[in-house]
Amino acid sequence: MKLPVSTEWLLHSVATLAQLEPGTTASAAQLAQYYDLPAPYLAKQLQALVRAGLLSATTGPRGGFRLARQASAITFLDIVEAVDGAASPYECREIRRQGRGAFAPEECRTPCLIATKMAAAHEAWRRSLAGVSIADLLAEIPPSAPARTRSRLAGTR
Amino acid sequence: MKLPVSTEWLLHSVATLAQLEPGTTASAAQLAQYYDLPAPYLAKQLQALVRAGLLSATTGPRGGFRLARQASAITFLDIVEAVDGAASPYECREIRRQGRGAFAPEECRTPCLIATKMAAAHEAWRRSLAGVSIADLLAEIPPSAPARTRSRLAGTR
DNA sequence: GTCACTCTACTCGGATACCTGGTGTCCGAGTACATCCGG
DNA sequence: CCGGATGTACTCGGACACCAGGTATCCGAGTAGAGTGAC
Repeated sequence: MKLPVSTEWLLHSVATLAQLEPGTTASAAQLAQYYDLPAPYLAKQLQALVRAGLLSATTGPRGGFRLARQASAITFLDIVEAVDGAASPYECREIRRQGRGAFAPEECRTPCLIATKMAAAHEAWRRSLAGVSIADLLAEIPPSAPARTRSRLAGTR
Repeated sequence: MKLPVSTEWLLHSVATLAQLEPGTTASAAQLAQYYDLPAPYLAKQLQALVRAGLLSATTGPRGGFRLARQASAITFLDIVEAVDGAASPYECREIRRQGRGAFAPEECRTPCLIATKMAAAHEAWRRSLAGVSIADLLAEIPPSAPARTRSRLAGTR
């Protein structure tokens, strides 16, 4: 069970974008240099966040990415599920209905107990991630950080 | 983020083994036929549970697998981490220290905030799984089920 | 009848190929800005 | 000096190879039990 490495990149990138002044953008190349990441692949993954409606992208000079909604309305769960999908890591294939020990259809009215327990754990995980927004994250960093971030981002432009 | 398919097999297999009468065993071939699974691969995965100390295996005729400890002392988390490892799905590679926006070592005294949030979610997931034992699972099935399971398992022997 | 030995058949255990999905890269389409020219 | 058209450079967006890890399989080592023969 592994999340893509790009999950870390995107969480940090979104946190960085949230520190921009409203109306400004940062390009994929800027973000890539800021974290020393492969620019093309980062760009590809940022597109996933655009498709999910978390970011909006503008092309052309001075273009780039910016948050599509307020930082308080973007949770960790939104980002993780945008890049990795919302499927549960545990997939019940109903093996209880197969083989010599197969249960009859009428015995499977209630969902598989094991799948239920695994789903509960996944839900606990999702709830924990949904409880943290990007705004919550920014509230925990020093007040001087955003200015520094903007300054270092602009270095390349 | 996907758990191996064999996770489902092993959870069901352990639940099945827990329904055996004390002192008896079930072979990998029996379990494979019981659920219509590829026997060699199931055997390989059962070994992972043996290495983790959850099952004990005996070779030779009438050999097979049995629980290495009481069903109440085997949790879902034990099984999942035995087959998939205990590592968190989110791996912090400290990208905050790289690139143009790199933080100095003395600024990284506190752990990465993002990694902290992700670790909390993983801990919530682990706690949920650790709260369910195989004994808890068996307490929710009909009292007649174990006899039926033993009967159908023995069919091949 | 009892004991020891042998033999068999069955079990686990680890080493070996295959294939899906994340990783990494590239080039093309589109657009906002700056420039240049004419009025 | 001002307006418009043009060109340019920069941006995102999607399509194409590469490689690790789970999936699937096989054969070999070891052992418990049954059978057999001698005493």
